[in-house]
Parts: sequence; C-alpha cells; structure tokens
Amino acid sequence: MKKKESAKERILNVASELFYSEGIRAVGIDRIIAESEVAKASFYRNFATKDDLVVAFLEQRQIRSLSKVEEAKNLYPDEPVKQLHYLIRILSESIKHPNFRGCPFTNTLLEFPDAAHLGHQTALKCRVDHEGEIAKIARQAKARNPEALAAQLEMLYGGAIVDAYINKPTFDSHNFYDAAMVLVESQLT
Amino acid sequence: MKKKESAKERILNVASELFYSEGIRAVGIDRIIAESEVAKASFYRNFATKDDLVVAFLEQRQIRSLSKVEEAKNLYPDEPVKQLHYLIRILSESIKHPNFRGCPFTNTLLEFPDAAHLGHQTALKCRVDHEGEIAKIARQAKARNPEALAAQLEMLYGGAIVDAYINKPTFDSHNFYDAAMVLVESQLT
DNA sequence: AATGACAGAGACAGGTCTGTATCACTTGTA
DNA sequence: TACAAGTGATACAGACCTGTCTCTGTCATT
Repeated sequence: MKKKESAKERILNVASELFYSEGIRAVGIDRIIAESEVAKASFYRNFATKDDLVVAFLEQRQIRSLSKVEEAKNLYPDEPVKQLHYLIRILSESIKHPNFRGCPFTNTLLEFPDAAHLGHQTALKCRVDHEGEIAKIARQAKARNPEALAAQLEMLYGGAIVDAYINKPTFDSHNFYDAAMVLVESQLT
Repeated sequence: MKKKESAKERILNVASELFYSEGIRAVGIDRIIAESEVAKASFYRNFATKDDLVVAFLEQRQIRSLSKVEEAKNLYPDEPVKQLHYLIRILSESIKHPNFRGCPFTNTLLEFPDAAHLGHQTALKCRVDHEGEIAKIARQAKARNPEALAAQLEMLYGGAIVDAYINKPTFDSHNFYDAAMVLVESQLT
C-alpha cells in the first residue's frame, strides 16, 4: 500500500518545514493546507487542532535530535569525551547550513512564553530530555560537575543557535566550537 | 506642567512591561490600551502603528542595556578586564530576578524571523551595537581575539538568558558565571 | 458492480486583531 | 468666561485565523 505520501505525512512535512523556517504563529493553517495540497477536511481529520500539529512537529524534531546522540554513542562506544567532541562538531557543522534557523524547541518556547500552552510544555520536555542525555555522557566522561557542564553546553548551544540564525552573514561557527571545547577541557583537567 | 504621566508615557511603560513579559505578538493593542487606561484615539495619536510602539520599546530597552556598559566603564576606568567581570556579574545577578524573562532583542528577533520586519531590524541593530561595545572592551583588555571573545560572550549570554527564563526553577546562574569566566581567562593567559 | 474509507474543494461561522471615526468631556491658558 | 488641545468611551470596518460543514470524487477490497 503505497501511492506516494499520505495526506498526514504531507501535512506534517510541510508544517515542519514552515514552522521551523518561519515560526509557528506566523504560519496559518490555510497556508499549510494550500502547500500540502490537501483539503481542509483532510487536515482536521488527521490533526484535531493546530496545537496537535505543533506537538507532532516537535516530536518529529526531537526524534531527529536524539538520533544524533545515538549516532555519537555508536561511533565512539565507551569514549564519552569523543562523543561530546563529535556532538560539538556536528552541531558546529549544521549551524553553517543555509537552512539553519536555530533550535526548534527554543524557538517554540520563545514564541509561546505561556507555560500553560501545550506547545510550550512539549518543547520544554524536549529540551530537558536532551540536556539529560548530555549530562549522562558528561558523567561517563568523569567531568568534575557533569550537570553543570551539560547545562553550560546547552547554554552555549542555545546561544550559538540563536546567534547563528540571527546574524548569519557574520556568524563564525569556529567561535562556538572553540568555546565549547574550552568548557569541556576546563571540566576534565 | 505635570499631572502624573502623559498618555504616551503610560502607554510605553505598560507596553514595555507586557511585551517583555508576555511577548509582542501575544499582547494586543486593546490590552495595552485597557491597561494604560487610555483611549484608543490617544494611542494612535502617539504611535501611528503597533510597529512604531515596538520600536519605541526596543529603543527604551537598548538605552537601559548600554547604560550598564557605561556603568562598568565608570566604575573601573582603564581596567577593561574588571569591566568585563563586572558585566558578567551583574548579568548573572539579573538572571536571578523573578521578573527576568530574557533578552528583549533576542526574543523579538525570534518572534519576528522575517528580516524585512521593522521590529526584527531594530532588534538586530541593538544586538550588534551591544556586541560591538563588548568587543571594544575586549580589545582594550588585549584579548588574543577580541571579536571572537565578544561573540562567544554574547553567545553564552544569549544562551543563558534563554535557558534561565525557560527553565527558571532549575537554572543555576553560577553555571553562566563560571563558564563566562573560563572563556575570558582562556583568551588572556 | 457495490460498498466504505479517505481525499479534494470551498462556503461559512465565530473570534481576534489592527486601525479609523465620532462624540462628549476635562483642563490649562488667555 | 471662552477657547483649544488632548483625552476617554465606544462603535465599526476590514483583514485574518481557526475550526465546522457539506458535497463530490476516487480507489481498494469484496
């Protein structure tokens, strides 16, 4: 059973792209429906509300994000420091990509400051989970204060991401890479 | 000539507070009008459009922000390293404040990703100017790469700010302070 | 061929938001 | 007292956005 892509898949892919590149509030349902070449009824048959689509978008991005962590673990088993270096390196690479527009979770959190909002809660959970994964690796690397290092890296990560897409032309990803390495070093020596 | 506060002042103060704490898109004109206890006509006599009010809000915040830099210079003249330490310290303090909700410029940039938007352009200029001031101090401090250090500090600053207001309860401002100090040190020794 | 699940097209209701317009009131100054 | 400028209150237009509804078409399975 296979035509090309189900309506649901098309909607999610279009929405994921648009939400990421232009922001959630800025992209209306009508636009998503038009660009996925889907009927309005089909949209609401698959997603009860726009918020449900936002949650699906965030969960899709979270899967991608955690898969990078898995990748690092598989590439350098039992070498946590190398895992951290690898994650820093691929992030520093992805920042350079022309379509890079920051961390979807951070962006969502800033777009919906209201903690009661479903999108806010989902995005927050994604960020916390990711930081937990980094802290785990930092612990294996015997960092003096793994939670602090994870928090600092996420901090820098978050800042780099904002910086990069805000000020694309002048952004130098070396600055991120170097700073991240300095922080890791400062916890190991 | 003095009653208490002109309509214009009341509008700007209320808007500044609401925009900062709840976001620009999330706060409508009607709400600002209601909370400033002003008539709609009075609002539009003072600000042609909502965008004009946004610009006024950003400019007000920029004045506050640059005044901190001036403060550092006045407190420690000809001691650029102490100026940097001071700025790191007061930021690390302000993050702890219960009303802290991040950097108004970053938030605005993320709320309006469209580079053509007036609010986006104004906020971008504010950030660039601020980074320029930090780079100037770093140069006086004879940092090996002053622009890189300024960029890294802004990066960390931006990340801390996002982190802090996103995850208030668990945020530890020591992490920011320590990381910033490590970065400064790494450029001086 | 028939049935049932899903898809497309589009009208429409109800809400919100920005910005305009009208009218009456207050207050400082001449 | 009289005038003018700014203010409050409120109605309204026009745009946009979310979500509902109806009607028609398609396609796979039986």
